[in-house]
Amino acid sequence: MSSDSGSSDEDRRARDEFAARLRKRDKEKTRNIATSSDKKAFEEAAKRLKLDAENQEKLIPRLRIESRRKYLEKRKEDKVQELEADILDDEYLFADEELTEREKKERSHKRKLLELAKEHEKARELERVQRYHMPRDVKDSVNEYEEVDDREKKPNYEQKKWEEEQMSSAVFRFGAKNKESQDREYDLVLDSQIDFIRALSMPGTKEKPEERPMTEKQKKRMTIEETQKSLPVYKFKDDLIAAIQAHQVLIIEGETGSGKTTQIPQYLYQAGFTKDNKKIGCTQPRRVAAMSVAARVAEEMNVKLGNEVGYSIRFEDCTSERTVIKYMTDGTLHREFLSEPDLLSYSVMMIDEAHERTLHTDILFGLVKDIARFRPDLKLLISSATLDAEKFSSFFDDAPIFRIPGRRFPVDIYYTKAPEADYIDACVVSILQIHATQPLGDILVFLTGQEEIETCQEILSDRVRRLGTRVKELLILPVYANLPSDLQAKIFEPTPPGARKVVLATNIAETSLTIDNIIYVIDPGFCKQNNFNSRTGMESLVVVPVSKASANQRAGRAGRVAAGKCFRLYTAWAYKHELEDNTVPEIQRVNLGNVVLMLKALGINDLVHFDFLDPPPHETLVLALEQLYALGALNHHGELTKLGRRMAEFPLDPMMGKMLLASEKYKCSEEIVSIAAMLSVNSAIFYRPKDKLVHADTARKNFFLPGGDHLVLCNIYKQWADSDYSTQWCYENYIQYRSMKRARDVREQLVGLMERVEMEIVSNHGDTVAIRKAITAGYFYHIARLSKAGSYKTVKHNQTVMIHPNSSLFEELPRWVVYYELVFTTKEYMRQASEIESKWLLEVAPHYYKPKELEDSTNMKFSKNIGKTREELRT
DNA sequence: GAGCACTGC
Repeated sequence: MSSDSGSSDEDRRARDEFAARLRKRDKEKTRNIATSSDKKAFEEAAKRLKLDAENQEKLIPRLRIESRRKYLEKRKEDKVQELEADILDDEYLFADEELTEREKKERSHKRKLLELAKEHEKARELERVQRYHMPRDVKDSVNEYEEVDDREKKPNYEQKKWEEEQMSSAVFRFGAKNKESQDREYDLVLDSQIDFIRALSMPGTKEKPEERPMTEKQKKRMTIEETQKSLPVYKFKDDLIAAIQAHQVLIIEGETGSGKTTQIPQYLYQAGFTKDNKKIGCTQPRRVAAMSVAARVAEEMNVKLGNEVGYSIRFEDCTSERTVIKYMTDGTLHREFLSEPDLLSYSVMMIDEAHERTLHTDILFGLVKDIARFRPDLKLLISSATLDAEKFSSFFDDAPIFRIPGRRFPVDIYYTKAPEADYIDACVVSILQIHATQPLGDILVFLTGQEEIETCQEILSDRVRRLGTRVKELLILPVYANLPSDLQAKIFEPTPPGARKVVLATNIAETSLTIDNIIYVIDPGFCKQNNFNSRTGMESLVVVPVSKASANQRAGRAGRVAAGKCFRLYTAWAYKHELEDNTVPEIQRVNLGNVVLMLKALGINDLVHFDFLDPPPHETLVLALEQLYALGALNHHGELTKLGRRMAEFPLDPMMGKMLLASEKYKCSEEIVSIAAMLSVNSAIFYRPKDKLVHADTARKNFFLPGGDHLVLCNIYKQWADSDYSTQWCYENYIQYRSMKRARDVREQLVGLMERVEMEIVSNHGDTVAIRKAITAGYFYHIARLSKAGSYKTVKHNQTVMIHPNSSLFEELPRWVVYYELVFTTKEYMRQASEIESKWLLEVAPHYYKPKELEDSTNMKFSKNIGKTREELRT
């Protein structure tokens, strides 16, 4: 791509040949791995791992204690029956199913277990020894359990094995079932309960005694060097460097906690990869991660952040000329490509958390793969969690995979015995069950959105209040992205002694936030997902079942500080048969206008054949290209025009970029840039607490201006700026300060870029016509006209849409509107709509609209309604 | 009279 401009055919042929040679050599290297010294290195690493495992076996049988501990919680007598029942269930449920080989094996294995179990039972009856009792409810730690089996000292391997196998079918009941060893008061507490079945657990990788969790104090006492050496990746340092030297692309498979993100760039630095003024880059999907990891590495290397080690994220470039290790968000690297398409200043690029498959990382895969062909000296590291590594490997021409173990405690997975109809209620019941019967340790509940969280919070606090002093203190804390920051921060406050914290969270807690001390996870198995329909141009936010990968990520949240438990509010059958393996990658679910513009700006003309790991739907690409063409960003050869090149300078969707550039002509760039910034902060401007809805709505309506929502947004920004960007002002007007601050950041960035493309920033006070014309110049694709009974039809797709009830035009119903986006929630809504005149369309987009289609005659049958407000229509 | 999952440039 870098050489598309100005290169002759000859050049291109030479380059292709060179690339082909490289590819061939890479392939050979990959194949050679089976015989080369690398293989030896890998084998040695494997051997070492195995040795570790054996040592662990010898040292302290912690593993055994752990599993015994779990076992203690169950009633022995129930188990055989349960196994029997399980086999029957299995045969009943899956009788008609075609069983895979593995499932058949599983079934026969279970039968065998049952036989063994029965024999064992007989033997036990002879002995008549009560060997176990229930764990006592320990106050401070979940790890303190009484070990009472005196025969533990002389372990019987086969018996142990049987017991462990047994776990996979044990039924786990809370509360009243186990009356003898359970506190009696709890029998009265729980009026309903849910039966959970324990299935296989996610094995931990952190069970060795020396890897027991440390208190914060202990952690602080550890020197940086000790900490570095204690990380799983440390043992692989030399092998890793050798592998990177031998291969251009390496897939690194390692779970969280392996230390790969902080250590590998340092190893590369030590190994001399930053000679010749080259940098080591590492991308992260999230801003906080990029910042905090860079800070940590700077500390470890004893340098000032921003010097040798730095980070670069939007609005904040904390790097200098001395920087050799640079952390950044994937989107930042994306934009860096525009100024440095061959990444010449980097010797290594590490794409971290690749398994998250964000839109940006997915695009980066294709870009770096392409570059690697022309830059044999550039090393690529793709780091991913388990499962996906193979897929990445085959995408990168069978690049070798380097595995690093992670650090996580085992998590037991429980499923419900039967499906739960109302999962909010099931959540509440489960929380109370855990609270009443389980050792202390905080609970994390995954819900889909703010509304659910609020409902759950209400029901739960009501139930807890009624229980009074019969249960210990339960702190209920909500967390979701739109919650004001000070309320969000509460989840990080330590739980008071003797109390338990329950965090009701959205997907934000799946990857973005990590809460310490979570032992229990409750997962109803749903999340809200955004889907873009390129046929209608409509986004929809719908509740969908999570994927298996997502469910496991959620479960993993219980195993960060100690062994944990995850309660899934669905059946094992549902997990196996109804959940997808992986979440559909973002690139297949979103509007790609922005991405296509950027790729075009990089000179990639054949997008349909761009090397995507998972290609987006064809229609989405077509729609994006079509829109860019209509906006004037592409000529009819599909090449970027001068306007398109200017649009690509801005980190905005094509339509918004066009609006911004058009504002120059209408002398209102000052207003339009505020509107663009406000639109960018995604409808999170108003704060509407449930108990002050009326006040909040009144405050919102005070900002209304004739003309529509875009002008309202501009008005809000202007008033806030006039208040000297005051927090108090936001508070008084039920405006979210965080969103406004973000809008200000975006605005400042845009103003900077406008200056760069030599745009004048001028105001055209009060001329709302000019402002709305500029908006229309960008959004002439998004026009709707009034149809019957207060509904609208889009001009483009003739689709029925409505004005959003929060819109300032909701009571107005103008004839023609331009809207920012279509969203399907309960109905098809236009969000952020402004009134326009149809003749403007002929002015701003004469190539796109013909006078005839803008005549009101087609609308004659509804013309009697036109000009009437909603109020008048009702009467 | 409805509702805003989560990131990122």
